[in-house]
This record gives sequence, structure tokens and C-alpha cells, in this order.
Amino acid sequence: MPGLSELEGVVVGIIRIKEPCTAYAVRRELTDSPSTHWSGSAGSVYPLLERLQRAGLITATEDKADGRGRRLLKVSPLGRRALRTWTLSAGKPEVAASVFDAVRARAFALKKLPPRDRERFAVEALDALSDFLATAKAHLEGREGIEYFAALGGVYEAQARVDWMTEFLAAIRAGQ
Amino acid sequence: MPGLSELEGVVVGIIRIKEPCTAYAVRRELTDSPSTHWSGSAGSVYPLLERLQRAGLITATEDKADGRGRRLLKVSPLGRRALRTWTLSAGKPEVAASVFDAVRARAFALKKLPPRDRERFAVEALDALSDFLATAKAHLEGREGIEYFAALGGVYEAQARVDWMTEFLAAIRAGQ
DNA sequence: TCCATCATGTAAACAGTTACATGATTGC
DNA sequence: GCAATCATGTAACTGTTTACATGATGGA
Repeated sequence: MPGLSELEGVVVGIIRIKEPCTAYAVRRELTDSPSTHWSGSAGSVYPLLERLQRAGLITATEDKADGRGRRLLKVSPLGRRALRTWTLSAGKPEVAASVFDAVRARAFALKKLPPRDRERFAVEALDALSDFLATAKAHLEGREGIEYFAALGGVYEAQARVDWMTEFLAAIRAGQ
Repeated sequence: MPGLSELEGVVVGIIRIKEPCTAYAVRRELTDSPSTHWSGSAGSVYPLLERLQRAGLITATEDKADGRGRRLLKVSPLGRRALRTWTLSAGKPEVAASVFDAVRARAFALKKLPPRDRERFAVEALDALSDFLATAKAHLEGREGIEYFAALGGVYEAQARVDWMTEFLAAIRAGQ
């Protein structure tokens, strides 16, 4: 058994926190996240849940009386163990190194663009990153305990990106 | 034409900076990156380069005299325009929101784990994140100008993650 | 009554990974 | 001579996305 993949871990984690909940609620959690990394599309979530169910990591109720055909999901004991292993793998170097930032990826290509493009890049990126920071902060609302501190990580990162782009812009204006 | 995808933009950007260069050099740039987000595997890079060449975004020299069959890549004028558009899209909200952090993804699941698992998580994650910060800092060596400032973003983010996990650990020890 | 949202899913296409496979060159 | 690295690529698999498709519920 090769352990949970990234999206699998995220999804089992969401179900564990919200159980019992519908697949739709899992999708909402993904689509409402400040990060767009996971789309939360039906095409990704439903087949994934089917796999998790076949593997015995989650269970689903069948309620014929429910008009919408709602199915309530829960994490099985096996799923809890898998989720714990996945969660505690945060100490592995390759997990800590698993990060991605689409703005930073673009910044490298500025080297071969003229100064006016560089400034435009930094001004527009700073604006977008500031908006993103506001979104991340708004996402703290109503959270407490572990959930609050976990979401706080997103705010720390968003703030760091704003600080970085501010310094970047200053350097560009100084003729870098 | 739907614009460059994420990996396409990254790869065309690498070629633009290093041209003329081999596909292998592009792979090395990806595998040597502190982030493990892109594997830089042959199976991802070679088919991608073939697509880019077919689309006329990059060109490759054929040198029969070269024993290793080396092919030198360059970005075409069309590719430069596509790269510029991709780079300047950093101001779009969905690009600024395109971030991912595997440690933070795991942190949410702590809610349903006992205190001793929470502390273990934070201690081990802090250790791994500190190592990652050191790696990010080492990646600044020998860089200057735009490249330095772009790489600096990785250091800012890595530092923010360390700061966050430090606070997280303190909160957990305080009985959160 | 109508619209937004809740709620389920499927199909085709594509992207990316792992694993496999081969051979040349360089430095010790 | 040998090992590490340079350098190319392919095949099978899996996961994810986009787009399509249907219907129920609740509130204005």
C-alpha cells in the first residue's frame, strides 16, 4: 500500500473534519479555498471518492428516502490510520519541499524582458498578491484552535509574497 | 491558442535564459530546484519539448557530428511573445492564487489527532522546514539581478513557513 | 414560478509520473 | 578501465481537467 496521494490526503482530511458530509460539501471546501491548486471539480472528486470507498478508507450511507440521492460520507478506522500516517509525513524533506508559487515561477522570465515590462509585472503582481492576502485573512474568520493556526500559515505565506514583491518592485525601480 | 500552461511557461522561460541549451540542461534546472513540484523527469520534458517545437515556440539544431546526439534549443520569436504573455499574466487573480504547500495541507488534519501527535507533527515539520529554508538560501548563491530577486521569493516564503510552524508549535505546547 | 444552489455523476482528452532503455563523454 | 554524469528517448499508468448531463430543494 503506497500511502495516500496529495489530493487523497486532503479529501480524507476534509471528510474526517466534517463527517458526516456529502461529496458536494467536500467539493465546496476545495473550491472555496483561497488556493486554486485543486479545482474541486466533479470529475476529480467523484472518481476519487469511489476509489477511497473501494479501498475501504471511507464509507457512504445509501438513503433511498433522500430525494436528492444524498450520500453521507464517513472515514473508516482504516482511513483514519491512513490519514494519520499521511499527516505525520509532514516531517519528510520531500513533503516540506513540495511547494509551488505561480507568480514566482514567472518572475524568473523577467530577466529577458525590458524595464517597462518588469515594472508592469511587479506593480500588477503586487496588486494581485495584496488581494490574495486579504482573501487569506478573510479565510481566518470564524476559525479557532488548530483550524485557525493551519489557515494562519496561508496568511504568513501570502504576507511573505507581498513583502517579497514590494522589495522586488523597489529593486526594479532602482534599475535592477 | 490557449496560452502556455504552467510547466510550458517554466520550460520556455528556462530555455530563454539559458539558450542555446540542451533538453538535459532544462531537466537539470527543474530537478535542482529546491521545490519538488516538477519532477523534471525525461518523460515529462521530452514530450513537452516536442509539443513546443511542433507549435513553433522553440527550435532545435540537428548536429550529426555530435556523438551524443545533442540538440541545442532556442526560443523562437513566436515563443518569446508567448513567454512574455505568460510572464505578464502574474497580475491575474487566479495566478496569484495558484499556490500549494504540502505541509499546510496536512496541518488541517491535526484537529482530529491527539496532542502528542500534534506536537510530533510540529517538531518534525519545523525541522524539515528549517532544512528547506537553508536549501532555499543556498540557492541564492551566485545569483544576481532579477534572478537573485526571483529566487529570493523562495527564501521569503520558506522563512514564513518556519515562522508559522514555530508559532504553531508554541500554540500546541500551550495546549491548543 | 423561477433561479440559485445543492447534489449527483460520466466521457474524452491531456498532462505528468515512474520505470525502463540505450549510449557517449569526462575525469580520476 | 571505470564510474559518474551527460544526453537522448519510450511505454504504461494514473490522475485531473473541462465539458457535458440530469434532477431536487429552498427561498424570493
